[in-house]
Amino acid sequence: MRIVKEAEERRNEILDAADQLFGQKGFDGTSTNDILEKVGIARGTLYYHFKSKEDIMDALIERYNVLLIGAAQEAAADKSISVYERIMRVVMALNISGNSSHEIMEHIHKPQNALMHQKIQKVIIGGVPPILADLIREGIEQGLFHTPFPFECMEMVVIYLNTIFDQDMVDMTDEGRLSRLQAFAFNIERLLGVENGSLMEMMQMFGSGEGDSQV
Amino acid sequence: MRIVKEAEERRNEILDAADQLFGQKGFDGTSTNDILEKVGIARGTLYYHFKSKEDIMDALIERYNVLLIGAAQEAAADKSISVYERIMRVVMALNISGNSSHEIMEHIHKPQNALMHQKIQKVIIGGVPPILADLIREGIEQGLFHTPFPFECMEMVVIYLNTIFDQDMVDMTDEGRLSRLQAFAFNIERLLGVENGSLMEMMQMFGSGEGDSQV
DNA sequence: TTTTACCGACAGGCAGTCGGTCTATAACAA
DNA sequence: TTGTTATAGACCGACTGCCTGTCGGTAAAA
Repeated sequence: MRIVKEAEERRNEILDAADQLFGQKGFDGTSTNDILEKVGIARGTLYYHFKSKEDIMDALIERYNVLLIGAAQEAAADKSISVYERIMRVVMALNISGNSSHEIMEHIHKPQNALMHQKIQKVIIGGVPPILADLIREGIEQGLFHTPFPFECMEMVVIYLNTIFDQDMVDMTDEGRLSRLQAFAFNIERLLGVENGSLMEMMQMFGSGEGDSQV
Repeated sequence: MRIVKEAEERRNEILDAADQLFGQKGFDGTSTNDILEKVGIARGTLYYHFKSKEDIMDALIERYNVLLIGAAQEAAADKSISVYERIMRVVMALNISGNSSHEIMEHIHKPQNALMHQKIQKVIIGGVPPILADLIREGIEQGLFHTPFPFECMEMVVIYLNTIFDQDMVDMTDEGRLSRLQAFAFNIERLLGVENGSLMEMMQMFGSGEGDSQV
């Protein structure tokens, strides 16, 4: 039985299936046969739409990156709200795990998907710090922050968050998480040259939404 | 022709071969047959000494980690020299690429070896910050630094270095590298609560050895 | 009739297994 | 001391099953 669909529709079916399977079993643990069966197509069809298995992963990452960076930019662009809140929203945009449509984040952070993780990290590290740096510069003009290196500060913050929420946080007690968060806030305050405690206040303003922000 | 050797000798032969091959072609790009041929043994022999291909990688990483953390601890323990210099030496210990025996670092930082990279990073992030944090505490007692969170500061520094020297530095101009280094030094100064410029001086004391420190 | 999407048999290569073989050493007998 | 046998550790290579990617051909749509 042969079912014909538009190329883009098929492509997305394949990507959706791969998304789920990679999440469950990892990239290496998922065979192209798994994807074939899940979508209900033949081998040739898969390779008609994608040139290799890795090509599927790249497309998946691309789809995800557009979402991620787009959300971050959108959050940063909304000039109707304060710089503080925009920063928080950008950071929270990195955590789409709460989002209904995609649970990529859940499974990205496991050793099975090392390559996928690395590729996404590259985009985050390349894309997010510039957005945050612009916000920091705006904050500097308003006298909120004081640093000659807004970009490098944000780069450090993003990299740290991105790494730390990966490995350590997973197997940590709540108290451990909290004290680490306090230390983190303190360090950011120093980096941004703001007086002690003002950032901690800000973070509490937005509730505990931060505790589980996974980048 | 059958050549019999002691188990550990064979194991090391296999590891040496795998080390080179993984470096040249990456983990995925290297087949067990490649290793077999290079060592000059049969399939069964390989699986007599290692239970899987990944097991070989793990042994390789273990061998490397012992070296790395050992060197870092040794550098930190030498109480005859100043805290400043010991810190520098620990950081430089992470850069064994200059070392004659091992060039692992060169090839670890490429996408082919994502999993290997991730595993080593985990050890570095787990092992190095505690060592540095102790040094910072010593420095605090001497009035050199001022921070309530020495561990978290060092964690941030190590993670940042480890990540940044990976991806970005590779395709950067010398000027770009320098300005990034200045920003980095400035940020560390803020984290450690020392007055502006003292760290930069320290780094220059030890020459340009830092510019190419790859973690 | 041409283009687009699809099919499935096939080739080549891969990791890991398994029954069997060799050899160094030890233990024992002459 | 010398010769013999037993044993365990090291080694071998054919084989299995799976996996990715290819290719000639086919059906449906335009």
